[in-house]
Amino acid sequence: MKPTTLKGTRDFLPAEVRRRDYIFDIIRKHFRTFGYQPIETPVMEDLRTLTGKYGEEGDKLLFKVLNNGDFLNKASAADLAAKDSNKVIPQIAKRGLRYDLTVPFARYVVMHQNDLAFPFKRYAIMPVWRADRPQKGRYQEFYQCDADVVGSDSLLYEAELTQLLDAVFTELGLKAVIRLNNRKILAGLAEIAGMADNMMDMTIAIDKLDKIGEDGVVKELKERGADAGAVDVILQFLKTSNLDDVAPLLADSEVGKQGIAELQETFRLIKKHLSPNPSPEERGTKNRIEFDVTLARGLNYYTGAIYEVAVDTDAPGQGNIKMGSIAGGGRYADLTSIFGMKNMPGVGISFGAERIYDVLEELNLFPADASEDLQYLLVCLDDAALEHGFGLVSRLRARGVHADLYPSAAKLNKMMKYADQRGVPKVVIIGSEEVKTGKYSVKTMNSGDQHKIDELNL
RNA sequence: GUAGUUGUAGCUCAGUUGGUUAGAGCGCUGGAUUGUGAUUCCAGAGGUCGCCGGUUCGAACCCGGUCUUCUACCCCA
Repeated sequence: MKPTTLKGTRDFLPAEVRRRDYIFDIIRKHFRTFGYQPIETPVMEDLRTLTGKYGEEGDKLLFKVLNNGDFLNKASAADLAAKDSNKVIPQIAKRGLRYDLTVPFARYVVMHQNDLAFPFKRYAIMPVWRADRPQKGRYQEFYQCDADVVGSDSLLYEAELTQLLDAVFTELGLKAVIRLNNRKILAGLAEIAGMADNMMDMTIAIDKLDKIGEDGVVKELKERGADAGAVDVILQFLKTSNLDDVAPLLADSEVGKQGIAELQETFRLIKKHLSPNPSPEERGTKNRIEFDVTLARGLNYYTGAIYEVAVDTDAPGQGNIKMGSIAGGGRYADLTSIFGMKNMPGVGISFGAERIYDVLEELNLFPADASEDLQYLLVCLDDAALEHGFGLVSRLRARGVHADLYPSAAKLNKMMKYADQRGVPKVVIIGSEEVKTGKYSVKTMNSGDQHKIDELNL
């Protein structure tokens, strides 16, 4: 058969892995600086842990793992005969691949509650799988980089996670816009508009504002059952761009007022404390942070703050970037209650490493040294020199010098070509003369210069 | 899941109305050059035209199915 990777999955060449590691390393560094601890969970979970957590759409996108053994024999003959997939699946697949890192984390917290100190702050950088149709910035296997804290409802964490987002994108050299909203504000809006029972429909519609425009939202709202009065109320909200304008509109909603208060406090903390920069006018984030009443986010377990980060297309040079959100997150009041553990509020964020990669690539923001880290390639002209070269490369490596040896005394032409392809900056040429004198011919590939250098100066 | 799109050499792509032996550039191998890459010149190797089936005297080309690429929905990082 013709070799191929599966739909929505990719191989990575060495240069690509190095650039991906560059992103992961920066994210990991800031996670640790902020006091988050690494954990790992299995790639497979009990399918019952995963199903029902991501909505009906999410269940369809779960990868199921077929049971081992004679699984068809153990399944109900009636369900098989009826070809009822939904009934048959749990009988023939008890495992699934994780869809995100948050639900496995909730299971982890419940299982290990006696071993963890709360508030518990964890990070994880691991792949997840979704059986989605591939598209730009969308794969079936991709990495998420999550930081979550559970066991506290302090708004300090909302502010802290915003700082964390800001710190990472600042170091990556990417100008981002961090949008914040609060699910309680949306709940309040639904209440005022008389749509408390179908808040999901309402948020899905207004979430599309920047994509389909005001008229589109009105149409969508009506299709989803909003009456004229409700549409008017919602439009009033969509025209507001800051918290102070929204507050009076929610005066009659307890939950709405609570959401406003939470966000106001969050913004206050961010603006007052965020930047370590001493100059007062430069306080605040390096990236844009704004309130966005249309920000909804699909995951239905969010209950408080909601985050979404996108490339700032108003920033110089970034205007042409077309990419969805590159990070997101939010607060969930009771994620662990589905696993039988109450009163465990949490808040977390997730970086979409694949999308960040695509954006950095498009903007040429990867540093040059994120490619080849080999310092020397040794090439030998005869067998005696090769034996000598193996000794030399061994000693260099013992000293921590990144060095490699061409494994045979081939034609110099061929070996130089190999060195060029490897992208190594310097080549050490070893012939009988070099073996005799201990002075090696070292060629700098960029300039073409060549000098005699002894071992200790390599 | 819906709609469209793509697939020809290792890579990027030509390929006329269905007609003899399917081409180019880059890359690869060898040589000019047995101690010098990226630049020059010469030669060579490399193909189940995604896969399965159909129409036809004859299919890379037409038809059906399937897989895959990219894109718009749905949803999402």
